[in-house]
Amino acid sequence: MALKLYNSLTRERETFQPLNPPRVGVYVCGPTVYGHSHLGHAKSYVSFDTILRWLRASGWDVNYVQNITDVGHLTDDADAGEDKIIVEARRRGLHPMAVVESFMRSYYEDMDALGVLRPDIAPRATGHITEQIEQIRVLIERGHAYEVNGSVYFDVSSYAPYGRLSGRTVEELEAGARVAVNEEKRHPADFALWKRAEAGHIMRWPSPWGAGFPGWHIECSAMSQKYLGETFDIHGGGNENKFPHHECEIAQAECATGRPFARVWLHNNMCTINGQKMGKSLGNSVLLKDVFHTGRPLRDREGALLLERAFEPVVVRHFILTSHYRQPLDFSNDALRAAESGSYKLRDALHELSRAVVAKARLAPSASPPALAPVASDAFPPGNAGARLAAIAALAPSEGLRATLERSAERFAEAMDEDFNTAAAIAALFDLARTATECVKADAPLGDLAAAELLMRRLAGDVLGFSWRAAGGGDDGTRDGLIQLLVDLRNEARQARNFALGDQIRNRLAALGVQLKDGPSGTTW
RNA sequence: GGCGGCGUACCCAAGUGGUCCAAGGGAACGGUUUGCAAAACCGUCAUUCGCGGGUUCGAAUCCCGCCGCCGCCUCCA
Repeated sequence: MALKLYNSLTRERETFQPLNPPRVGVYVCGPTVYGHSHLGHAKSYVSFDTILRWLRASGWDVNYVQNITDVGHLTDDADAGEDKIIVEARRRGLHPMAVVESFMRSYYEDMDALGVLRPDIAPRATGHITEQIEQIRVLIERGHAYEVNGSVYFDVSSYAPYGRLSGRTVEELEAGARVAVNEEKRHPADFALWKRAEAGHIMRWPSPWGAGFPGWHIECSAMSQKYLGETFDIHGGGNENKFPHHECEIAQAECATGRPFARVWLHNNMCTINGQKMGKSLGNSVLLKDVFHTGRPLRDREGALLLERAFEPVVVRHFILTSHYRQPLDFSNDALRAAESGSYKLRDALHELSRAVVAKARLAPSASPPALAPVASDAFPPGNAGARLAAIAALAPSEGLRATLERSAERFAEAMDEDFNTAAAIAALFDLARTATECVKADAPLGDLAAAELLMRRLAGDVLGFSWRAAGGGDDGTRDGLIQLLVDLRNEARQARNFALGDQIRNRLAALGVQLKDGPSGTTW
């Protein structure tokens, strides 16, 4: 079983084979930090995070680079308009770098909440001006770029494959150009590598062509190659950046080195809300901070309901992963509510399973559960996640359960290996949850429960990145003790048939977010 | 105008030639359990995959036409 992924560059599903196994280099276009992150960022980065997690679960030694764009991203096309960050800085009366700092922190805060793992290297464009200047210099030297009045443009005619990724030709671009042609450019499709800084432009650096700032595309070419090499395995990004951003990246990088750039391109699709494109200008942009924390209904400019209340980050993550990363995804209040129910079903199943394991282990402290023996990850060659997951399933002592767990692990791995089919993987996870609940109900032996728990945590937690706010029984001993006290009092009241008091305790705990469940073996929450 | 994609049950959403007369979740309904709930469990819920043709022994899956929706082509994850 090997990973197959859809390569946007070849438009085919290919078997993944790293350039220098077991090492895998991945670059994903990061955000331009001029505002808080919205649902679109969540879709993109949750998708790529899950892809990263799966590569790692497969045993690859992944080096993950994701940039922070903090200069050069203009409000219009690549060669006109203002820098987005400068615009925001002026609006807030701050230095551009202060804007960058605050939104960068905001971005990581939201991503952390979503369970998106931080990149191994998070290079900032402003920290790599030298590298960008150097690459531009090489491009001029090799005849792929030209300088005009202190700005440098890439000569599109010098790179024949330009347009391959996005399926366009230079002629088409010219014909369909809606942008006013910049007089400095030789060809309308040429794009800026370096822009002359006009007087008063705050973000400026010295260069061989005078004071200026880098174009938006050059940072990704320069930084990805700096940290991953001239040719590397995977480049990811949003669909909307195929053209011009990624097309330009390829042109710059390949012309500068004369060697192939990224071997595989992964593009995730965009999201809509209530069936409409989401955008600042449309007034229906939903910020993640609003989703996670809003205490009141969120409406768009016209007053239509976007969200009736807050949803915790894991619910957003769950919803995103129930569809495929290359499919568009439509957010809506109803969809999130449905995802929430489903997500909590998984959470509760895992929670019950963990409790059962703890309870069993307490009863038989001497019996060391075989399932807790770790599975050595270096026992498998890289590139086969299925074998690793199956090994966890194989820890179950009972033959019947072992077979069931192995089937779940296999289904999950097959799904993920098919171009990261998280929707099908989640389906397998739901089946595993059902198995887990059955084990708990059937009072299965400790080893079985522990194996099921280990597998479920691996799939739900490590691979899919689900982490619930109140998951795993809580680590706050005082809080749990107090709740248990109330539960005991309530059960005494119930035994005395004082249901009014019992219900009152239950209702007031529910109001505090603690839901009691009366089962045959006692009350849980 | 050019490029790309989508249309699967009440809703979300997998599946891209046979093992699919179609996963999984949500909602709904019936049942078990319960003091009542909640949760859990069992069952029901697309003879059908936008529409019409065609290819094939066989199609949701391939081809043609039509209808509808969306994205990109200017910044956007």
